[in-house]
Amino acid sequence: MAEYNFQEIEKKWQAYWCDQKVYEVSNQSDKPKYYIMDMFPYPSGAGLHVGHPLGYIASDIVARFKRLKGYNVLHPMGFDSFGLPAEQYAIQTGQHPALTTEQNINRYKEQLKALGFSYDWSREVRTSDPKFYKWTQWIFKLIYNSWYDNKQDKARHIDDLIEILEKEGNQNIDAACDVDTPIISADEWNSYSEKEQQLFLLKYRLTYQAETTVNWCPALGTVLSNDEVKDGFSERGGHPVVKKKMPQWSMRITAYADRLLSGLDKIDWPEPIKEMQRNWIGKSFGAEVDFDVEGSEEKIRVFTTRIDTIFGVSFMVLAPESELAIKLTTNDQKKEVEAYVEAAKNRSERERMSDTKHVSGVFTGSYAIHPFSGEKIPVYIADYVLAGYGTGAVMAVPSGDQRDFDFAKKFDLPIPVINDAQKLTETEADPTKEGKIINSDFLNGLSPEEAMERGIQEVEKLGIGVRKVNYKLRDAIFGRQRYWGEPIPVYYEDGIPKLVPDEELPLDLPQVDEYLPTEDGDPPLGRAKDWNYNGHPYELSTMPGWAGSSWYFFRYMDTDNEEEFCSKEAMKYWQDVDFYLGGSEHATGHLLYSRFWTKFLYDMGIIEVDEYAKKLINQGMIQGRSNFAYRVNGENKYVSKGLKNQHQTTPIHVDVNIVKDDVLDIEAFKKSRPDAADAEFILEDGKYICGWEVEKMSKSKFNVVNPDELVDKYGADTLRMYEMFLGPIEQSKPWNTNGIEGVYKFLRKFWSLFHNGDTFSVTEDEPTKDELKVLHGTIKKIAEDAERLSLNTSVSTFMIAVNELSSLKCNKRSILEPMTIILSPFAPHIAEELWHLLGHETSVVDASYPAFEEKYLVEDSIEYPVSVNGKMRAKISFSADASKEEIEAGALANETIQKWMDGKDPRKVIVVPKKIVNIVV
RNA sequence: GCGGAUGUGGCGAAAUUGGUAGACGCACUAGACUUAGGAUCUAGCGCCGCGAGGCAUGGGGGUUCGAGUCCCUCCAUCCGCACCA
Repeated sequence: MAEYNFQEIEKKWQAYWCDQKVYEVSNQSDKPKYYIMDMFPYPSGAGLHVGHPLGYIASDIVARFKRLKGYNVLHPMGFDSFGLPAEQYAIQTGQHPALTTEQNINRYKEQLKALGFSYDWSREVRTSDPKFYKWTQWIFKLIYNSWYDNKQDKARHIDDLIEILEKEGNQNIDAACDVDTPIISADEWNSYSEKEQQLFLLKYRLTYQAETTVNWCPALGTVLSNDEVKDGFSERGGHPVVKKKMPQWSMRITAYADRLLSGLDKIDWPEPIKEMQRNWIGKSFGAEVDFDVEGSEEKIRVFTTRIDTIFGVSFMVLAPESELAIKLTTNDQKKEVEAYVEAAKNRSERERMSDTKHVSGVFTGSYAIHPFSGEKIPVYIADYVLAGYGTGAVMAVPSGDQRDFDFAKKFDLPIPVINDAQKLTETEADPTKEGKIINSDFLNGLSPEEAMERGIQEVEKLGIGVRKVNYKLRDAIFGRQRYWGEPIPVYYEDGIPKLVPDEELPLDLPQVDEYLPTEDGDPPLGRAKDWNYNGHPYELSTMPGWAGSSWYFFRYMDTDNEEEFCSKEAMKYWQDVDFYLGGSEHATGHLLYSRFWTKFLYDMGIIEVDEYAKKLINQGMIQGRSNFAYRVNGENKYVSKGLKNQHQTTPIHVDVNIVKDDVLDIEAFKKSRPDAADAEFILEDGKYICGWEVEKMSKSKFNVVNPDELVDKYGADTLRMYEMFLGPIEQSKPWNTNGIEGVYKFLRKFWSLFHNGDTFSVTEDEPTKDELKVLHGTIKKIAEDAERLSLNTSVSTFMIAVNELSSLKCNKRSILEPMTIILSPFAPHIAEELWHLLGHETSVVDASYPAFEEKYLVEDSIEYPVSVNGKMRAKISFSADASKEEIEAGALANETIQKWMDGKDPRKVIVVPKKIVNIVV
């Protein structure tokens, strides 16, 4: 075999790796561990497109490098196989989602295997596999049986809480619980019926059932989480979403708000992701203050971060959804208020959003009493106040808050100035934290910061307020009215939820005749026959998509364990993920929930870490690059891009697979579009040039590029290297196949270094100095680049090296063998082939990484440190082959730097010799 | 509006701590070898200029002997959040 026959080579070694179980990894090893993982994909029906493997290739390269460096590498893959698309498809076709999911997974695996990834497939997980979701259900039970003790700042077993309740009630308990939890005594608790006790415990459980306002999507017949709703429409399918009150399973993620926030400081994740999580958690410090209402027993409780501005309050605002709003409405105002509340309820989120400029509100007719000045303050209702944040009520300070300001202007309310640095205009408030407080009684003369502290002390002293930390984060709704998800392991006895015992797990997803809600509006599981536990009905909703993905990374450590979700030994050895790679779109979804579950499992003493991924990298998204042909309006004529301005044209999407380097294959185009069969083509330079635009990669835009075709045409090794060559891994960019030839050429050139004509031939000669220099330089640079994940420059480095070795006509084993090893992470198939041709019996994967063997460490530059004025230091580096004259010139540079320190510019004094690589000061 | 990121040839991009800007690849041009080439090899390729030389890293300003890199400001594009009190 003389030609680089990638098809034969790739097929051969993929089979070998599989047969020899080369990538299977043991939980017992003397080597240091390295756990590197990709975010597992949802296996969609469309198969992998060329954007998916970007991150997989990068992680595979790192995994292979770590193996070469002597690590025991865990590099698994699995499938996030529960999800809405399979269910939608099932609704349309009646085909069981398990079946389509299985087919899709098989297709995915085939595509992944064709790319030569070094996954340990024996550890594959699928979230929809009962053997897997058995443990998802088990974790659910664990969370249900827990409560969060704020004093110990950790989750504890619910039995501990029951014990405390029996002894002393809940007066000394500081726990994460429902806001309406009453204080009860031990006697009260002990006098409760079992049902009452269970209902009371639900207020503390970390999984609880409560009446919540949810995003209900009538078209999908299901509840969606906030992050599945975009602009009032479902993220998938784009159906309208409305607010609705329903009893729902929720998880008390808010209990962990603070730890989720502080944990960010100890993990090496991209700053934008951390920032997004911080914003999502939204911690703010302030105070809760109660305002009395004139002629009423009710109090208005507000949350404020700026209690220093309390004397600037000239009105109060309640959210339209707030119950207080109705209670405080006087008879005079009733009609108006009801109309406003009704209107606010019916406005979709989208309407409310597009309408941020209009200030609206209505007066309740009631007045609050200012706690310090005793003044009467009118109480309004307005939809700029959100029921779900803080207390659903604000003390309005128009001089310091733009929204309050706008409202005051509209309703002609006073705008008291309370800070001597405030500069108000006709249209703008000034929220300054500079200056001194004025017009504020006991706060006068203080800085805003001091006034905040003093204000809080004062309200606490009067017993009308309390220091308070507030979070934007809400509890996570956990139930979905869907079929294709994990059944929640709960049944109901007398209306009380009870857990399905461990030995009954997994609670398998039952068969149903249709995947739609029942006539009564129950979820699809309501159609299942005998869906009960000893006659007690099972829960009908299923778990959300994030359940399985919140812990799957632990399952890879001990995938087949049927006794435990992961053995202690496996956990102890693998600990956590060293390197996690995936898209940033999961910033406030999966990446937050999985941290939450990790912290919970840590509290339970089940795992050893409270953050599961030390380092995270986000790969960029690959967008589509659409091609266009320009049809002349009203004629059956297509005009090349450069000439289109001479005509009135309409751009038409052209399948990118019949375009090469933006030149259209006219014959293929005619075949693909019958209406263009007789069309005339106006060419430039004998070619038809297409225009292009960046769009989302999708079938409808004819811009989907499939990896299979490129693997067929160029081979997996070329595709792997080309995807890396495209640019930095984190960067989003449009896919562009132009240029893949360059990488293909490189691999052929590398191949031909080992061949003399048609025969494999390397010599055992000693390498020359030049050859060694190329090799060492390459090893050094590749090692550095791989370390900082600069894989695009790595590919360039290889290309330069091969060009140099090629012009040196180098065919020596001593050079080509280590080159093969360091190339193997990038292009494993060709490396494996050459490795065996070089006479090795075992896989190149087992080779040692030459950069760490001393014989390969050779200085390629010499550095001379220079001290100037006894203080500053300069370093002059020479390339290793610099001549004596050049070094002397460097000495001159040294001298000159000293002169420059007296104010002279070295560049003007000397000519820096070429062999001086660098002067660093 | 708030937060984050990015801006360098015809294109994808390099430049790791401030030190010869444009490595490497694509496309393009010329040449060689060929019956042929969608193979291979050699050379050229930021812009202006015949030239010496000048101008160039989104615009403007600053720090520095020296700025793609640091600071200020403005502009553009992308992403995330969106009335968060």
